[in-house]
Amino acid sequence: MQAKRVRTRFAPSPTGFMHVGNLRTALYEYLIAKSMGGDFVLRIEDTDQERLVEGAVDVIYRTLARVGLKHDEGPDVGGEYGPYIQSERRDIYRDYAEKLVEMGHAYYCFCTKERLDSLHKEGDEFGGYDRHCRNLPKEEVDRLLAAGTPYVIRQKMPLEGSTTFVDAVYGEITIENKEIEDQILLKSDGYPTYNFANVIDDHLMQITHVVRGCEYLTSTPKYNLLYEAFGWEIPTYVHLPLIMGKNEDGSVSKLSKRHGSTGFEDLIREGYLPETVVNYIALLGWCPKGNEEIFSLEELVQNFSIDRISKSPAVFDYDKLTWMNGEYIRALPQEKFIELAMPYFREVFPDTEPNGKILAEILQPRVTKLTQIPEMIAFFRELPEYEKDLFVNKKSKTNLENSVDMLRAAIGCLEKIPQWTVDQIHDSLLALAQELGVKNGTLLWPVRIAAAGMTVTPGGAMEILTVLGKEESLRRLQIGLEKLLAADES
RNA sequence: GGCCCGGUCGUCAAGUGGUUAAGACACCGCCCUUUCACGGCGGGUUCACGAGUUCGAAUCUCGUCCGGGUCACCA
Repeated sequence: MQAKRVRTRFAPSPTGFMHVGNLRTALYEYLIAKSMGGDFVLRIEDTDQERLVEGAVDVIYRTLARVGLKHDEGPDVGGEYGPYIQSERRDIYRDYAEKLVEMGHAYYCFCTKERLDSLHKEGDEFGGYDRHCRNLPKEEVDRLLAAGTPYVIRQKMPLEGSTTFVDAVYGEITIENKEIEDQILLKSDGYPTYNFANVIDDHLMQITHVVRGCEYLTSTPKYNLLYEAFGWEIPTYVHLPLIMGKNEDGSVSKLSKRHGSTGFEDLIREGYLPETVVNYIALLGWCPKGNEEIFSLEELVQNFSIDRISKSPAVFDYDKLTWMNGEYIRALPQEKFIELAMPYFREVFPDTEPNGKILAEILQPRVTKLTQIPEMIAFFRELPEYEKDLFVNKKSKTNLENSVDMLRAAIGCLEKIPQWTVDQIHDSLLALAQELGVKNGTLLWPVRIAAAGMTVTPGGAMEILTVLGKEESLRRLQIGLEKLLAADES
């Protein structure tokens, strides 16, 4: 017996926004397919005509391309199971819905929106449809149809018994049939509902693994009843634990805007790398065998397995995401880092060509988000106001008095440097410290303070002086010196 | 509220009857160092609670509690 080729699909609704939860679903679908040598299909679920958003499909293409989830079939690349856009498949759904009516598994419903609303008001807020049209006589149905009365087609659920299915993550789940509503299959505008279109398309497109968030867990029996009605093979279900966000009060709820950025492009805008986002979300709900946490997409494909998907919801942790981003940034080749960081360099140096190489050297080991860069290097552009006591540092053995000497010596030494390079500055200053008989820190602390105007800086004194240039460096050291001398007099 | 699913450090989590209950993030301390960061070392009453099964339970069973999901002509 030959195993069936594994096929998964990512079926987003074009909302113009790629939530990380959606992206994770797409990722897992891709990983399941690719780890088993299968196909990954993209299908656009645009059956809600009221929520159509201009350009939203492009966001989907753009995001998938950006993270490397290449689909084998889809609206843009074609394939033998098209069309891959549901609005172009309307006739298919209608045919199947009508077939279901003929077989006695579905029925026409002519209830108005008002009547349905009134059902809710009178009973409790959770009351469902009362199956008012389920047993309408055939003549009545024909008459209403002929009169052009608006209608929907509903699925006829069994009134008794229960439906059991097996989920690859959650195991065996049983739901009483009386809990299941006679759901709408075909809406009055002729479009199918999500649940119905999914079953039809997943079958027609020969999807073997239906992967989705576990908010669909309780509606799965409806799907099975549909598959059974048609006599189709039921796919493997893979329900994923939800991604949660942490609230101010410590409680958690489904990840949403108030928890921070939740859209893929928002995260990128915030300075996270696409590779980081993919790696991080892969780990939300799935755990590799060993202790390694950094995985490229290719490595994820090699290591992924359904049986290591977790059942419990995971809280999205921006701290860990940020740490991981730092790991990715540090691993970047320097040229690549410079390329990515250059727009941020230019924010601080709009008029001059930033020294990419030296900036990269001081920033790449320290930055965890690209967006931190302007703030971190702002002091290069303008010397901040600072207090003279920044010169005092116990560990470096500096105080207001010896800082004066150090600065004087440093200025004298630096003025003589012919080539303003890190190496030259480095060698000269260290030689000076030796000559003065002080530890490096005693000389370099005051120099760095005067050059930067603050205690915490990316990079050390030498790097800062290099970026500043000779003229500006000497100017700042002079300012520092004067500040100390003025303090002396008071 | 009915139904469904979960519950191992603050967070992500390994763990499938016998472990000193891994690892990572965050936090704290120390080292390295020219500040910070990186790196190195170290630190922590974590198995929701209560019964039961068993020589032995984080692991199996039941109950309780807590959390989440779902109950649309949205997906």
